[in-house]
Amino acid sequence: MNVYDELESRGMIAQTTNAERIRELLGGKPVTFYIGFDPTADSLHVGHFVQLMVMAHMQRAGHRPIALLGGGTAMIGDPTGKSDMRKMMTSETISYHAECFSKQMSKFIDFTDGKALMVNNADWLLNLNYVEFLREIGVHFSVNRMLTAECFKSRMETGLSFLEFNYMLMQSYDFYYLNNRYDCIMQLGGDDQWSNIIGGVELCRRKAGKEVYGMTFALLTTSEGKKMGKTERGAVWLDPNKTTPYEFFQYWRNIDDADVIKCLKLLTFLPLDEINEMAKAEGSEINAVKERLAYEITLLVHGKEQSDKALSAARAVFGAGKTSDNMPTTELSDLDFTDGCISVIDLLVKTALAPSRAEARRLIKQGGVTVDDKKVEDITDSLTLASFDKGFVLVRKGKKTYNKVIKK
RNA sequence: GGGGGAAUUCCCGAGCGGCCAAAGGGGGCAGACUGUAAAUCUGUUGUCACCGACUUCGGUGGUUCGAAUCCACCUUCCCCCA
Repeated sequence: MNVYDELESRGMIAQTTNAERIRELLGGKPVTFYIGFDPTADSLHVGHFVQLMVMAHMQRAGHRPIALLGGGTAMIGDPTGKSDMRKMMTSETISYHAECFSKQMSKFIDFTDGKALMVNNADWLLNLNYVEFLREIGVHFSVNRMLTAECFKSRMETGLSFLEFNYMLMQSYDFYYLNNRYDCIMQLGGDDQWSNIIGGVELCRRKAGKEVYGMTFALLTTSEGKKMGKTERGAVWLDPNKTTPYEFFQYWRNIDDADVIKCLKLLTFLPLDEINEMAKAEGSEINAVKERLAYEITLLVHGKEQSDKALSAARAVFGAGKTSDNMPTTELSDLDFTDGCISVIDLLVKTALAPSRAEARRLIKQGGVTVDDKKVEDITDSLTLASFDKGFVLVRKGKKTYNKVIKK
């Protein structure tokens, strides 16, 4: 099956410069394409995951991906979708981030034997000569056109610095450069990148007279159009040290009903037939589908062992049993006890279930705290050492947050 | 360069010199209802030794018995003119 059709039927494709031609190309000889990632943090997050899936699908179909790390463009900052200018990052941070990205990507894309390339645009952007660049590249861009581009619209009110205004030129130049150097003829990316991609496509046509292509993919948004992968504590990261496999699993397990099927299509390799079958689930049956989704994604990102663990931990907590080895655990020492007791408030703070004692008090008052399955009724309640005789005490906040406390 | 305006608790956004820990909304958290979902309703949302005390309203000083509210300077941002 043509990858184009595969991507299309999974609902991944958002826009293309020339659907027919692209489909034709992807059905033929290996094509070299690229996707850019700006290293703005020390880990990729789920928002990047769709792009990784696209790369993987394409590679499986025999095409050659170039993962472009935006070490150079990150120095500028993409204004797309940002209401404010980003903090400027030092080049040291950027290159550290780029390194983190590259490690994570290697888990999804096969970079051996030139089956995929990883490049960093810092290599060719940082040493550009300003006047020369303006004369060579800048001439091909119309400010009038750029100002009408979607990606700048949100900034027309709040202001857009000249620095960021240049982002589009940088990205366009990347495409031009990769086209010359690696015969890269296609740029893919999130749908928010459409304007930037078009910029590159046009640059290649005007400057080199070459026909190149662009294609964007559905952004990971909820049925209400909000960005997915954001939680109170920030993004959902692919780095297990930033978002534990269990948290990662739970994120998908708790996803909105309306988004499950879309996520299965976008974020797993499960065959469409199977997904369509699952789409028939109704009511509480959907829970099984969510569990599958969570399992599959965690499997891709963290591997089988971690995914199995997360699954069994989740089942243990929400099912019959009560504990699991994968539950967040806190160790107490004698110092935490006064006269052989520790108050529930202290316990909540100690386990980080509550950020402050005031918050802990509030939780108890509102009936949101359970210790060993018994609701804590009084804010002055405390536990004695004897409570730990069976090895641990299970503290629960609300319905879903647990912490296993053991006494050293 | 000239003129004008703004900076408030996670975000947006009110805030007569005392009654302001600071309206309202969003978001978060908890409770009820459920399917570890959504919607809805309720409560809560600075900290602590929590009937009381303490620290907050861009920064630094000042006026005052008393300041988020007045003054000065500084920083940042926005708007208009050039």
